[in-house]
Amino acid sequence: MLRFAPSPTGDMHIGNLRVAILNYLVAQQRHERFIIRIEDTDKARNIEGKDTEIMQILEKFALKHDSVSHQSENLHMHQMFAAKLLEEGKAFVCTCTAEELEIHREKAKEQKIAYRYSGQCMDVDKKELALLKENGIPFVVRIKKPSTQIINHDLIKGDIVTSPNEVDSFVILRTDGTSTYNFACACDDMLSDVDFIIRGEDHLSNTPKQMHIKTQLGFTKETIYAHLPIILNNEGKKMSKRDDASSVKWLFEQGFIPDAIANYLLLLGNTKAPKEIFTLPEAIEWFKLEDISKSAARFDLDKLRFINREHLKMMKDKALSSLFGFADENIGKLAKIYLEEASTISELENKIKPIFTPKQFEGEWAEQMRIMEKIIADAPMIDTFDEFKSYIMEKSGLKGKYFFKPLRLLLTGAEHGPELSEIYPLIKSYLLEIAS
RNA sequence: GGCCCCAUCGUCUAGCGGUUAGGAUCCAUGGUUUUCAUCCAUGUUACCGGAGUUCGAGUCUCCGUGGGGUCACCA
Repeated sequence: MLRFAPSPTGDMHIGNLRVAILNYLVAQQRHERFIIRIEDTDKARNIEGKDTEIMQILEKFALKHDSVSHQSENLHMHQMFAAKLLEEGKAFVCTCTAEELEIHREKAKEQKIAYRYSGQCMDVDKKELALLKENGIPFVVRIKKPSTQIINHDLIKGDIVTSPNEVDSFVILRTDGTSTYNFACACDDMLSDVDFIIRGEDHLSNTPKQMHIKTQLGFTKETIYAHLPIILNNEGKKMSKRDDASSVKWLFEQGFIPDAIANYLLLLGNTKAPKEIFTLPEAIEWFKLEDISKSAARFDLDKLRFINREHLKMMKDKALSSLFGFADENIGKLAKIYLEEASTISELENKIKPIFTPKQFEGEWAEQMRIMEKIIADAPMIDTFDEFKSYIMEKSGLKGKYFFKPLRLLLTGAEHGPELSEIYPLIKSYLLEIAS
């Protein structure tokens, strides 16, 4: 069982998307189920509607899933598990206040050592719980730190050993009774029998904590972990919301298509890809998680542009034309010609749109354009560009650049562009509309 | 600062003890194109440093250095 567990606290991040794609891919390869779990336990940071937005993006990438759930629905289960740990003496009640902890934290910072929980509530008798509740004294529940080191045989990062002190006795239930991330995550993974976890490298230090929780809860099934190296921005820092390219929404707005984005994300850090341009279904055939490089990779927009163009080239003509509001194979073919000088849908749009918008009869060539417009309006339907060219030339008496420049302007709305002889056959059925 | 991870062209990477260190992208130049581009050809650019092991090290070991991640009652 695999899962994708995003939190609805912001725009879908490119790193999250990569995690989703990889989980889906591995689920397909292993013929296992793939579920979505929205991690909405932080009520304050949840943003209304982000969950559906995430689902829409998954839809666009055709990442089929078996079910969707919200983590908050499982709260009572988390509390039950916490009570079990408390009962078995594997967790304890802690009444340290935020202020007290803050003092310890600052002290640790001054001494330049890592902050660790003092352990001062560790031996509080569980019978006191009732008393605390009775008197309305706020408390949290902490799990006792492990007694031995924890080893994670990470599929990508290799064996990672963590000492008990690094895991620490951390909070699993907050003052308000809700579960913290690590606890909720471990419980839910356990409950849905998730045994293959692919996620970002930033979760590497959470892994021993979650392994510890599951062990204490008596879950013996071995979970395979794979931690993906993070994606860096141009400055070599972790991509954050500040980086435009980190937002999937932004990439869509820029005119990148899902197939290309998925291709790029799968290629990033991949050491054994048999080719550079491929689709997700193709990648399912050969992709190996173990072949992902251990080191972080920079996001390179130029490379994405290249891949996007290649995928645009592979699109069916009619489908491509629909991106510009047509259902005409010829317009798709026209767009492909313009792919010579464009890499994204929006760049393509900037080339195609001027062809179909009324022309500006001004500037150096205005007079010649007027002449040609009139000739075309009265001309019969002409099949080939050669005949068309001869016809206009003869009627107008123009030649050389005094002929080609204004003709190009009249037909395409641009001074430069692909060969008119290639464009003409594709737009001739719209000629009257265009040449005006 | 503690812990953990990483280190080959600007970028993504190949290399798994002996190579003229390869590919892709980007960039530059030339040719083709009555335009810009495409296309074709060509080219610039890389093994973080230092010890050690070895006949021989980008490749193995150690130590530096650099970069990154993470250290919450966030996820």
